[in-house]
Amino acid sequence: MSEKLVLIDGNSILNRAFYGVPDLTNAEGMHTNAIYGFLNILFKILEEEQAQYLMVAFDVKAPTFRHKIYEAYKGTRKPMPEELREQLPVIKEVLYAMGITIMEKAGLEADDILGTIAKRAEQSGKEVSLVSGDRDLLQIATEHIKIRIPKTKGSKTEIEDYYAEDVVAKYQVTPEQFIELKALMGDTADNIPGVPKVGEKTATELMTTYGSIENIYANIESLTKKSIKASLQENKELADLSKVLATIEVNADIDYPLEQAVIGDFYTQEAYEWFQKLGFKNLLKRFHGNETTTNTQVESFRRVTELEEAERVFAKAEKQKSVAFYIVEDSKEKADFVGLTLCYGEEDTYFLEAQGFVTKEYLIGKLQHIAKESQLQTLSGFDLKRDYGYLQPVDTVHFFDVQLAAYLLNPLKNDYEIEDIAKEYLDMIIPGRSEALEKLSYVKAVSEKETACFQYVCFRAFTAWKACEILEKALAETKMLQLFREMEMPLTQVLYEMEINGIGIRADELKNYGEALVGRIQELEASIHKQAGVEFNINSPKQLGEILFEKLEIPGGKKTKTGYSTAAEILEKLAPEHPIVSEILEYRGLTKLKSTYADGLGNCIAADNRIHSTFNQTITATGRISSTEPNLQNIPMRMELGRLIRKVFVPEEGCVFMDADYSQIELRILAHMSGDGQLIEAYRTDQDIHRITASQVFHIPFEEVTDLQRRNAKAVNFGIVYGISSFGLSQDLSITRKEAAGYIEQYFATYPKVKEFLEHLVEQAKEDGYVTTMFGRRRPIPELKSSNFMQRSFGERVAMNSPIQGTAADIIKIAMIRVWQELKKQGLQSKLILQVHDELLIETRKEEIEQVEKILTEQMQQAADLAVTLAIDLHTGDNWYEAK
DNA sequence: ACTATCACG
DNA sequence: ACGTACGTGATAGTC
Repeated sequence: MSEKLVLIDGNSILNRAFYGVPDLTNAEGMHTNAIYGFLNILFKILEEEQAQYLMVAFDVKAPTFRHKIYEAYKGTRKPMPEELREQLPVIKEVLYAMGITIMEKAGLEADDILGTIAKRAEQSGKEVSLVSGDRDLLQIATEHIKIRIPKTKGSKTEIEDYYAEDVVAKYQVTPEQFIELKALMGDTADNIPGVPKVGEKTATELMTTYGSIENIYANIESLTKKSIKASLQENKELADLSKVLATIEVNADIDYPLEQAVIGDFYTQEAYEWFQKLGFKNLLKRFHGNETTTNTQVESFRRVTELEEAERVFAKAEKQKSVAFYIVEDSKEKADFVGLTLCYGEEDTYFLEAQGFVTKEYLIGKLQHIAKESQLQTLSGFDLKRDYGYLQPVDTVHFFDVQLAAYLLNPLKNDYEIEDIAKEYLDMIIPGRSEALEKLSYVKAVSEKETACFQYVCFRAFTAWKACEILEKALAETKMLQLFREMEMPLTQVLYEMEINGIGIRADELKNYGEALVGRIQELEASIHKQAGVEFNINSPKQLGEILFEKLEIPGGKKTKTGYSTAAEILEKLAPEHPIVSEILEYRGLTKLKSTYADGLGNCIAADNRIHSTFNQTITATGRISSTEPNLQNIPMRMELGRLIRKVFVPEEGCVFMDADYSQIELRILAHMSGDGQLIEAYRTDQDIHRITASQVFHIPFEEVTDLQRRNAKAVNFGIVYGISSFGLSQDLSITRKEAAGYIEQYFATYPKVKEFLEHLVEQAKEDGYVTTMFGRRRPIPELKSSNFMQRSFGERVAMNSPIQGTAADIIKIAMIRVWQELKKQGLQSKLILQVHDELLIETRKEEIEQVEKILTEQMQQAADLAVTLAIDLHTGDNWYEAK
C-alpha cells in the first residue's frame, strides 16, 4: 500500500459547512456553525481514509493574480457574511492547536496550492484525496488523485468521489478537458465569465465533438447553430481569458512540507480548550484517554476499605470547612447503594466502598451526621435533589449544589454535566460517565475497569469540592449568591418532596377516559378516509398535506419548507367550507388526548397508584422550573373535553385538593417594575384588568367596553409581556400590521412608563449582554450581538420578556419555599404536590383546610412586596378539575 | 436526530 | 428589506 495524503480546501469546506449547518453560537455568542461543520467533515474523511498525511489550504486575503484579472473584468466579489468571516481565523487556530499543517501563501489561491501539492504528492508515489466543495478541482483528478466533494443532504453529509474515470463518466470529458468545458460554459460562483449563449449542454457537446477549444475554433465553420457560432467568434478573447481563469496552477512556487504533515495526535490540551470554548460537546468525547492535567490529581485519590481508616477520614472531614460528596449507585438497579466518595482538600479524596464492616448504613449515617449537625460547614455535591433520599436534610443553608450554581451563572446551556463544570471552572479534563463505565452497570464495570471507575467517582467528589469555592465567588461577583442560597438551594428540597409525594391517579377512570375516545376516533378515521377516497396516515403532516392540498385541491397552499402546513391555525380557516377538515381537527384533538394524556399518563403511574413527575431546576432560560416524565405542567385546561382529564387527579383519602393561582402575575410585575402610575392604579381597583386596559387605551367608559375591545386589549397585554411587535400582534388578532401598530401606540400613550421601561431593558441588555429579574437572576442574551435582523429582534423581545417571566418565576419559588416551611413549622400533614408556573396545588388534610388556606393565601400574596397587590384565586375540590 | 404539531403557563 | 410573538415537553412521523 502506498502512503496517502489528505488535502483539504479550507475556505471551500468552511463555506460549505457555514451554509449546511444551522446557526450555532457558543456561550459567548460567537458563531460556530461553520467550524463545527468543518471539523465534522474533517473527522469523517479521516476515519474513511486512514491516511498518513494531512494538509489544509487557505486563501490569503491579498488579491491573487486570478482575482485581479477577474476584478478588472467584473468588479469585486460579493462579501463574506460577518458570521462566517469571524469563524475563519478561529478554524485556523483550532487546526493549529490540533497540530494540523496549514498551507497558505500570498498570491496563491487555495486551488493553486492544492493543485501543486496534489501533483507533487502523486509524483512521489502517494495516493491523494482532495476534499473541496468546488467542482473546479475536478480538473486535477487522476488515477491517484481522488477529488472528494461533500454534499449536505438534509442533516447528513454524503461525499461524491471522483477519480479521472469518474469525471469522464459524469461529464463525458477528461479532467484536462474539464478546464475548457468550464471556460466555455462559465461559472458565476467561481467568477468565470464563459462564452455567452454557451451553457452546460452546448459546452459538453462541443467538447465531446472537438476535444478542445483550439479544435473548436479550427473547425468553427462546421458549426451548425448560427447563434453559437457567432458568439464564439465574437468572444474568442473571453474564451481564452476564461481558460486562464479556470486553470488551476499545478507548478506554483510553494514549500512541500510533507514531514510536518504527518498525522499525529489531534487531541491536545490546546485543542480541548478550543473545543470547550466553542461549546462542541460531542466532539469533546474524542478526547478520552488524553487527559494530561488530571494525572497528578489521580495520584492523591485513596480507596478506603477498613473501618478504622474510614473512621479517621470522617473524623477529619467533620473538622473541615468544606466537604464534598458523591454517592455511588449502581446505574442499572436504581438507588442501589455502592459507596461514597468524599473530598475535603486537594490531597484528600476518598472512595469508601460499602463492604465488610464499612456498611451502607454506616456510611450513610456518617454522611447524614455531616449534613445535619455540622451547620458551619459547606457540604457540596452535584444534583443534590437526587441525594436527598439518603440525606433527609433538615436545613439546606450550608448545602452547595455545583450544578445549580453553574445553571445560575449561565442558564442557557442544555445540560450541566460535572465534566463540563470541571473544564469550565477548574480547567481540568475529567473522565465522563460513558467513558468510565462504558454504559455498563457500576458493579459490572467495576470488575472490568476498576481503576477507571474509581477515578471517575473520585473526580466527581473532587470537582464538586474544588468548584464549590470558585462558583461561590462567581455567584458573589454576579450578585446571585443570595438568590442561590435563599431561593435555589432551599427549593431543591421542596421539589424533592413534591416528587416523592406525587399525585394520586384514578387509574381505572383514566383508562375509561382513554377508551371512551377510541370509538369516536375510529369513526372519524373511517369518515376522513372515505372523503379522501384513499386510506392514509392522518397523523403524517406530509401525507395529510398532499391529500388536502393536492388530491382534494383545497386552496390554502404552502407554508413550511418540507411541504404544506397543516397546523390547526391553517385548517381552522378551511374548516367551515370543508367537512373533512373539521373532522381532521377533531381527530387531531382526540388522538392528542389519547396518546399524550390518556395513554401517556397511564404509563407513568407508579406502584403506589400515583404519578411522580420530575421537576427540573436547571432547564429554562428564565428561571422557571420544568416538569418531565410526565409533564404535569401541560395537562389540558382550555377545552372542556381535555379539561375533564383533571378529574382523574385525586387527593388521598381524608384530603381535598387546594389550588391557588396568581391572577395576572406578569402584568402586575410589569406594573411594579415599570412604576407606571396609571397601570398601578388600574390594579388598585380589583376588577377585570383587560376591560380596564381597553377602557383606558380606547378612552371609553368601563361599562361601555365591547367584547371585541376587551379581546384586543387582552391581546395587547399579552403582547407587551412577550416583547411586543406589531407583526406578532397583528398575527394574533388577524388584523393588519398597521392596525396592530396603532393599538400598541395607544397602549404606550396610555402607559408611558411601560414604554420607557421596556426600552430601557433593551438598552441595558445591549450594554451588559444580559438582563436581570427583581431578585437578581440573570439571563445572557447573545442574540443581541447578531448581525442577523431576525436574531437581534428575538434578542430584543427576550430582553423585554425575561425580566418579567423570570421575576414571576422567582416569586412563586419564594412562595413555594415559605408555604413548605410553614406547613412544616405548624406540624401539618398537608403536602405541596404541584407547581404550574403561577399555580400551586396542595393535597390538604380535611381537618387542616382552614390553616392551609391561610398559609397558602398569605405566603403567596406576601412572597414579594410590589406596588400592586398580588391577588390569588383559590379553590378546593375533590379532584383537580374541581379545585381549579 | 430532526420536524411538525399541540398541550400548558 | 428582513419575518415573529415569551417559556416549556411529549408524541408521531420522517430521514
